[in-house]
Amino acid sequence: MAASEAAVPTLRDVGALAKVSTMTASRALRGDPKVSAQTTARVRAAAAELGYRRNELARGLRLGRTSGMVGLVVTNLANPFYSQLALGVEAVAAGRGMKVVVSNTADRVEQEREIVDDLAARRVDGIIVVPAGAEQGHLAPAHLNDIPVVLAARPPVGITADCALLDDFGGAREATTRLVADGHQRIGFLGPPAAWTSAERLRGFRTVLEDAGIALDNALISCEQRDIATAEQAASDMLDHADPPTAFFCANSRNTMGVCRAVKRRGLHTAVFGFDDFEMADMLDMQLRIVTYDPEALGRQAAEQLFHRLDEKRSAPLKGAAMTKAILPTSIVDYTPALPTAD
Amino acid sequence: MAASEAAVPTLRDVGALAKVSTMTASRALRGDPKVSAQTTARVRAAAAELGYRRNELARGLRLGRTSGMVGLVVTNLANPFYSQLALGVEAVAAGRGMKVVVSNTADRVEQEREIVDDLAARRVDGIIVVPAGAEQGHLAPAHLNDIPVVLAARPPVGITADCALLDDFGGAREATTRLVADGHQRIGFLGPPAAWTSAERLRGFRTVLEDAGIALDNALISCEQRDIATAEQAASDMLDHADPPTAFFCANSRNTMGVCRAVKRRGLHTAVFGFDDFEMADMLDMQLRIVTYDPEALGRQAAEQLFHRLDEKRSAPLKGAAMTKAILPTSIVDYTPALPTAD
DNA sequence: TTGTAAGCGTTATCAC
DNA sequence: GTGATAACGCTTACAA
Repeated sequence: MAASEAAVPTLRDVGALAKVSTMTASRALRGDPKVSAQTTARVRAAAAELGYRRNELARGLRLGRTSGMVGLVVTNLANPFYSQLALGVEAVAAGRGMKVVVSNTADRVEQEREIVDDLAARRVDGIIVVPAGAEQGHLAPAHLNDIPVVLAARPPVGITADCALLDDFGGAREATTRLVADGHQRIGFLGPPAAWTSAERLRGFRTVLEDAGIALDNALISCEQRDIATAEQAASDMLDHADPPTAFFCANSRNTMGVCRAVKRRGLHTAVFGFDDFEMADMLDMQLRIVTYDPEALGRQAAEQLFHRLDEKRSAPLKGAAMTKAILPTSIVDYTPALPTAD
Repeated sequence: MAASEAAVPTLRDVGALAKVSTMTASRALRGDPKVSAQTTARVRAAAAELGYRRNELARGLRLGRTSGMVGLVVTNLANPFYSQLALGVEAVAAGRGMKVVVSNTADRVEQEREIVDDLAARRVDGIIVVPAGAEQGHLAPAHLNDIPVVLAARPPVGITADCALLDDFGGAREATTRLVADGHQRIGFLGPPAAWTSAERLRGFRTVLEDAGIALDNALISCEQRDIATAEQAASDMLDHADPPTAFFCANSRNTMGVCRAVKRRGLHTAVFGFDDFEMADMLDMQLRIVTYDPEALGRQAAEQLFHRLDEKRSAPLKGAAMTKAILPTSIVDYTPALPTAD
């Protein structure tokens, strides 16, 4: 009854059992109308009995060179931002019957190069990458057998590629503008190191202050914090300053949380403006506003660009259209309680 | 200079350019010592010039039937629990030079069946699944061409399979025991519907109350809340009860957050015990304790079990060892402030 | 309606 | 050392 064979059944096995040629078995299983209903039924029965399943790898090899998979390369899947982005990519890919191969770079360019190389060797149809650094030569399609590449969250540097970005600059500008409008003259800035997004957010911050004629104080700018604890410390240091900030702008959620900790622990009511929403932010009872956006939408957008490129490649293999650059908007949410509960 | 060819170069192209046979090219690129150093160098140069990259799909087809990929099927990648689990799986897989194909089921069994089927057709080496339901026939290796399957977070039902679980029962029992030890007699329970984990946590909760001789009040048990908002409402309803709970036990983080909202909004100091840690929980200034664990470790554990099974399959294809069942421990973290800041 | 031959890109095997 | 041949599992093209 139960065939406990070690070998995976092939079309040949199915054909043999159904007493037809391999070719007829192939046609029957694909529902080719040129095969008689009777034969088709017999083949189907044989396939079911054997537990036959088409080998998509062999099929792809014969048909062309597409694996029906897209590669997704992120820096850290544990970060909700990237996992939500992955969700968006996966959703769009699934809608097109494609699978997503996810890999982590831990922000290491060397790792990224190896992963991308491996994905190309596996003949993925396309790759979506959150680039780890400014060295991106290995991401140029010319180096990847012309596999389309879409960059997400960070822009191409030194290469041309489609990309989907957030409006980091605009969001930061808007946030800072509001803080200035509220009368703040001394605003602390905290962000993580090295990321392009963080630099853009700092640029937005600076632009507004300069336009408002407010002098930049380097003691109030700190871009070294990767985690909540160090962010809290950095914020604490600023608050110890002789002329402490009356407000903070934080370039990512880790820094926002650290700042909230520092402010709250001192019982202060310093205004905080963060970037990246996080759960329970509204429960903190603070003067807290956040620049927010939809990472899943970013993933969907990047996937759409990739599939558009794939469609185009299929119809006109040689002439590549101009690169696309999508910028997703940010919005602002205010978590300041209507009436302060404490105090 | 830059070859702008549409066709991806093959081993044959490399051989032609290097004036050797395809076979010699193949050997040279693999570093076969039987090929002269001179030839090897020439082949390598030709490969580099062409931008040749080995087709791993074709290679796999010839070599055996392994794709060097493992499938990971989760219910919702946006949930930090699953994305961290995915990170653990990815880390272990990467350590063995394997790729992870991630798919979402959105808790739909039908979707799960299709995904698993597709993964099998793609000849993944193994599959790790967070099963969406109790109908798991499609996960039995016998139906999947003997592809090893490891279940994560939820146990096998009606099939035999390796699995990696959390100590849901033990964690809930410990939490409830502490609440009872603190003198609580009326404890509200809130959890999400239908998940096995939630049922286990409820079982742990019930066991302790029964052992303590405390009557169960159905008005204090609610297992319908999937999100924070409905959890807050459910908690609020319990607090409106004539004989309201003096403490809450929540079976997942959404419910914990909802309960915290309800309690905080009313300015109460009701004790809350949650399951699943979440960021900023320590900033809420509440009597809050949480049963926590390491989802990434769960992913690593499941991956280890899978690879162990794969190794075993390779050495002894026919005799399967007994199924393994790993249970990861939970621990408790207390976020209650040493001295209440408000009040 | 069904079967035969050939080949997708790679490698094991056996010749030279 | 290197090359010719066949085959992995599948499907297109052409025959029967």
